[in-house]
Amino acid sequence: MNNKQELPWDNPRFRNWVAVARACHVLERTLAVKLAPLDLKPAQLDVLMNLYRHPGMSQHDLARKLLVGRSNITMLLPQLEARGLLRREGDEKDKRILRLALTEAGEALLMQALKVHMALIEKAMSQSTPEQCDMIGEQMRKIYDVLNEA
Amino acid sequence: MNNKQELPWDNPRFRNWVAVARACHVLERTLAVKLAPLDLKPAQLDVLMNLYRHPGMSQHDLARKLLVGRSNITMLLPQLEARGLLRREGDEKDKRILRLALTEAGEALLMQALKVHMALIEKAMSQSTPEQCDMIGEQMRKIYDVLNEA
DNA sequence: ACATAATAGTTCAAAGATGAACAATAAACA
DNA sequence: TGTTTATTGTTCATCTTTGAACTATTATGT
Repeated sequence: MNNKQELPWDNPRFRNWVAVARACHVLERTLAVKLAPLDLKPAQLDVLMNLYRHPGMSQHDLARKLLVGRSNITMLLPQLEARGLLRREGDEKDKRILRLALTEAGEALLMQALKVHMALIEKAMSQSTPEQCDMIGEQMRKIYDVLNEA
Repeated sequence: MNNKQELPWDNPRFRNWVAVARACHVLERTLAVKLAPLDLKPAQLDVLMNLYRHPGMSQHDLARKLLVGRSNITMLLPQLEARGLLRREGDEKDKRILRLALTEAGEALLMQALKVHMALIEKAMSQSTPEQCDMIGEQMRKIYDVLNEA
């Protein structure tokens, strides 16, 4: 009998997940480099993307979407607001809430950044067939759900 | 004709990659919580894992494996060394290089942490068939290669 | 051999992220 | 209504991560 537990590296699930994490990491780093000319960081792009898709969302909602603390949002937004990329307006009914929305400039910059992001993802995912790609997305959404509930 | 570019959210590759990134993010956060009782952070676990698999590697090699800067390693190692989890010994032939290796205590703690890590990955990946899981790993390794060369 | 390049690791200042404590506001409920 | 509890956003101290500049050492090229 073995007095050592089975090593994770012998486990396909482990090895394959490590590959996922590494791919994510390297894509994020590459994105940071490619976004530098726009003076935008990945975290800031995430903000702009979410505000484009969900205009009027609160900082709390944004933090939850980005899987990040509220204080992080508080630190992140003033930079973007000062650059005129987004607006923060107090909610009429609930004075605690600040409603967020992109400005024209913010939307314009987002479109530029999305070209960069899109090109990078195309480059990365172009090696998978559409079926493989969809399957990957499907599995990943399951993982997200399972880890976020329990 | 459209005066707007095709929106990335209409593109399956984009949406599916976003799912990958989100799954990675939430798994990393969950791992951080589960490792807390061992007083270990994900980044530190990465160090221990790499030293276990590649004993004698240099700090430079470790930084490249982890996709982080060399200075990050310099800041990270003394904590682990002070806890008696690893050793740093100067290379005989090349006096610039420090060779890294786990101690017994480091290996013991790694084994505990791996149980936690493994359980989390099992939970996440258990929803995929072995074939799906292998395919995901395969595609992710391709992505890593493509982004790291060019 | 000698000058120049490259490499390994460190230092340091700046930027980012985190969580606990806090103020203002709203909701729940007695 | 009045009191308690929850929620939103901010502040602040702390920890991480990063990249540029630096030292020491080795490699390269003439």
